[in-house]
Amino acid sequence: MTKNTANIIYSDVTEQTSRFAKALGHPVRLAILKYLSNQSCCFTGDLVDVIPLAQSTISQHLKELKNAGLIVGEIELPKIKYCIHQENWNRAKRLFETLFNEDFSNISCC
Amino acid sequence: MTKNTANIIYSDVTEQTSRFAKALGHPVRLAILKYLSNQSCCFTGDLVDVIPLAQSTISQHLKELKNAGLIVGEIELPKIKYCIHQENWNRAKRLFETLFNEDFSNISCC
DNA sequence: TTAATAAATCGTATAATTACGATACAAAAT
DNA sequence: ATTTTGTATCGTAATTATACGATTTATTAA
Repeated sequence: MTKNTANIIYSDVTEQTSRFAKALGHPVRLAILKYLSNQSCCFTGDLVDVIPLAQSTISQHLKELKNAGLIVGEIELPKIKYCIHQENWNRAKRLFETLFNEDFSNISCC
Repeated sequence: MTKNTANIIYSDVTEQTSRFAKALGHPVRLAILKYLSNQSCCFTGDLVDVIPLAQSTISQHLKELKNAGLIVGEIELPKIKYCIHQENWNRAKRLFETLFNEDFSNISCC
């Protein structure tokens, strides 16, 4: 029953969905996105006041959201303005819609 | 600028959304859910044939999906039948709808 | 020029995740 | 009674994530 770690290839949809989901998989990052959505953009400085974590930790979470493509940082010195990445956000929205519309409600055995 | 690790309290919605997102944040788990959705329920045995990972690894992923509440395992000896947890799946669906309907498209600065 | 501010990055510690093989266990088949 | 089958769990290794304080960098304000 030995199975290789074989670099499994997933569909782009699966890859991308899981990448987004992973980025959304931490309450601090959801809080950041929520905060961003309530501002018409915001600065990381604000986040440090709002979220009781070290600045470096928040910066790290911002980086992950950036890497996942969910936010972008525009330099607007002396601050960096973080915004939702509209296009990718909409993409994520569609991907999750697709995921949840694989309607499971017709499953009979449960 | 010292911040405590202070056990931050998040809203139930944030907690629950991040928990679901985390569970969805791995391609294998998405593949499992997809496979489950295409059967009218399935057995872990099938999954081992379909996904090139060790049985123990798949079992571990099933456990995480179970812990997140996204699937349930019904004993139907000699196998265990895994199914989507309808109620929680719908809950997840609603939570992600809520998340993505915090409409960010009115943000002007990006 | 110097100090202050915003943010990133570095180094590090700890914890969680992912994967494996081996083992255990319960029920079914032989 | 023994073997087979499906599944979980254990032990372990490697990787990734989370968090911190300290440092660095760039720019603005004094």
